[in-house]
Amino acid sequence: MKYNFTEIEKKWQSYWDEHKTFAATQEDSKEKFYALIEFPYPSGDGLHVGHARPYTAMDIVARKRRKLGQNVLFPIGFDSFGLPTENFAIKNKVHPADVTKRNITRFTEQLKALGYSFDWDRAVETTDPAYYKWTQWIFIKMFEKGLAYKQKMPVNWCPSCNCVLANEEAQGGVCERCGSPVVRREKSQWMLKITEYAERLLDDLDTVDFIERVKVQQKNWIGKSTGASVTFAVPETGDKLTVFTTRPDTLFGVTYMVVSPEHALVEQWLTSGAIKNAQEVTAYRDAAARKSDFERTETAKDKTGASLDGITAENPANGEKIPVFISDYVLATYGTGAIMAVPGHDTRDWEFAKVFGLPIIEVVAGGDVEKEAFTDCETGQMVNSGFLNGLAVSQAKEKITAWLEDGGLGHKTVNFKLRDWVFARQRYWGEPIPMVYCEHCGYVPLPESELPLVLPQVENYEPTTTGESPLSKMTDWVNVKCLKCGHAAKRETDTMPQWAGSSWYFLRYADPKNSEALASKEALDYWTPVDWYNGGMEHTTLHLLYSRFWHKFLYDIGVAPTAEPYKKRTSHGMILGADGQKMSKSRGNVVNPGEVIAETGADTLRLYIMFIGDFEKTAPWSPDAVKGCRRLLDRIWNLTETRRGGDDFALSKTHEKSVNRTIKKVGEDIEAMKFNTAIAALMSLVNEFYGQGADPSRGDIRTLLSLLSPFAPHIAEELWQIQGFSGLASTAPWPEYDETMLSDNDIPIAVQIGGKLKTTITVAADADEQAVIAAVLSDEKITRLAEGKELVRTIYVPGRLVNLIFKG
RNA sequence: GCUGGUGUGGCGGAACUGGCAGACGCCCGGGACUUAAAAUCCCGUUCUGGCAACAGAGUACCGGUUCGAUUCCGGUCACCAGCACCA
Repeated sequence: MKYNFTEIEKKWQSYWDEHKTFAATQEDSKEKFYALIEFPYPSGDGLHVGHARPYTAMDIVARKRRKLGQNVLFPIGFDSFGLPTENFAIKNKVHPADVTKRNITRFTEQLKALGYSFDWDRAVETTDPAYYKWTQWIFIKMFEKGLAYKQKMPVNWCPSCNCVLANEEAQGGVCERCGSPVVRREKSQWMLKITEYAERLLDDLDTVDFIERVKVQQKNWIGKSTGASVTFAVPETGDKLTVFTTRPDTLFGVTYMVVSPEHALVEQWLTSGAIKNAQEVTAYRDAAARKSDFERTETAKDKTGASLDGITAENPANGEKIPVFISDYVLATYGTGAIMAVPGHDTRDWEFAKVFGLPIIEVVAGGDVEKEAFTDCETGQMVNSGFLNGLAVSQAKEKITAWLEDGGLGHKTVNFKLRDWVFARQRYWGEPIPMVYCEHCGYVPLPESELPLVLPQVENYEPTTTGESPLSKMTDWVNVKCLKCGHAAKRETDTMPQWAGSSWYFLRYADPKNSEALASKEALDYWTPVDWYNGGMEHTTLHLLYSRFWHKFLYDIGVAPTAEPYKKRTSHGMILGADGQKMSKSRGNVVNPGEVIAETGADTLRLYIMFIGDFEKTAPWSPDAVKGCRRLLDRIWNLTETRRGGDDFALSKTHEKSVNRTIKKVGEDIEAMKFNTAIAALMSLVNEFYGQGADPSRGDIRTLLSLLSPFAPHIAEELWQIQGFSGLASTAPWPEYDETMLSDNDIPIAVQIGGKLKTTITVAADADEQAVIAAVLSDEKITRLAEGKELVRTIYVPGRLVNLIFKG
């Protein structure tokens, strides 16, 4: 008989809702556990199976911890600002707020249909003015501390979205959202000084329990490198050209210098006429400016550039005069935007030197610099380097750095790849930046009393191609009096990026209704930090890094109680389509969770999505394999329904150790996120109950249902009630296992001859080595195989195996 | 190019700290029940040879350490992800 999942699942979802079974209430005496998943962006497509995997996983953890007696906070909300909503709204001529409302309603229904144990009373929406009041408040605090600033600079511009992008959103030179090639534009932008936190964002990774690949990826993104800055004199103009290098030891090998096309000195030298071939240099500079980032990386191998005739630099180490070039292989945004070129020991410089016929000097012996650059730092010895000759690279680095410092020619320097965060978007559907610009006073933040600065209703919120926000057309909203001096002033019309609201939402969950503060101190002290945060790898260098930065800032100003927001971070693999390809509408391989629920129930979907494979790895969806999970539930239903108290139960030969082992295994597997093997263990136990019978008097059924309940909460709850157990399966204590019940009296021992398995014998668990070997040697098969051979060695691994080595 | 990861039956995947490879599930084959089918229950299911007992091979590939290697070491190949002229 199959169970009626539709009815049962609705019944218990309503029950949990009405009774607020999973509401989190602060109880200072109780141990808290804060489980967090990344709140969804409520897109028009509805919930995706990609959401179900991490959400189900953390729901299982939350449900288990609750049963362990911990005070669990497992909240949900909506990251509801964002471009797709705005684009949909423009296309269909509706207001983004209406679209958002509709999508959130739909998401809420879908999330509830999956039976997640969220505390719905704490749900937050980033588009709610009562919420984004505090997003704006944090921005103002950052402005006050000098961490938010406006600056004209080259930015990533997506010509399709008509919007600037953060570096993190423009990886690989294409727009993260729409895939269009990103171009460079000069624009005055709001920036957040995340670089000021670079060192701490890096160092504090050692204090948190993040999976290794997350740490590695953040470390690489922050990209710390230690070296020296070195100053070269330009005798023709009297300027100083400063470079950053990680190889100061190679200073004697510098044969030319390169500055980026955007370097300020180039502009200066062009204006002053110091550059003799101004036409050529200007042409090169313009061509570089026209290239998109994508084109720049495409042509990365072919070095191009132009020499700056009339400009030379003086090597501080040996006083030699060397030529200076501009080339776009030198980035304006890293280091000083200029390099000292050491073609003998840097691959890129070597390539450039070959194209331009520049001298290559060997200063570290060990390679052949005529064939290729020798970049090994470990083995080489300094040559052609004056007072550095004979030293190892590492010693030379120290010696030359000290020498530069003594002579005032340079010093030890640390550089980061991390760039400041472009924090403005020229779009409508985002948090307004609460700033007013006055000709006399500059940028003036709104006072807290005027927050939230609510997004005004506009007629037309289509993006402009000029790079102005749609809000700029709202003249009566834009034109205000300066808050300081009263003169005419203008509001900032750019809005915040999507990442703003999600950078602190986990703090709001602690106290979501607070109108006096982003959350009360008591609530934050009790609930934060987040104990366990699971989310996608795609957010590692975006949301995860951004929110760590905001949290550190909030910690610094005394709002957040801890230096790090998340104690533990785990990550799930993607679910692919049945064809092994990434799910997408165009491929037609998208699995809609709603359809699966309708067909086979939420409990089955939850089970399958956890059984599908290793949680951390990508896994293809398999419609057939879902059946196995459905069968498990039917078998449990029939086990407890039709066989209840029947003859099968009377057998009750299932050994107590099986039950105890399953309790241990399922509990440990949940903590290790090995959900697939936890479910396999449940399947095995059910198989055993079918074969041997379950003993209700021992509580076998109760234990099974309790273990099942985090995975398949609805059916567990229903059967719990049918069995007449008191309370709810969801809140009943997690079963305990008896340590003494885990091992057998008789254990199997593998018997090998020369490392090859020949047979298996059973011995008493407390048998000693002698007894086991005696048993092995008296085994009929072993006797036969051993005949006429001399036993030269026996290896005995207690409880595992015996390996016999024969001669002849 | 750099960084990280992965490679196990027809398929998804198991395997503690070097100790019985393939748990669990899907597919498939057989049986029971049924007038029949579906569902359900039971059995089998890495490959090769054999009716079978059994024998041999086998964890991407080549080699090494070891009584014993999916696991450790060296090398090769393939795939996935991230970064990418970061000086």
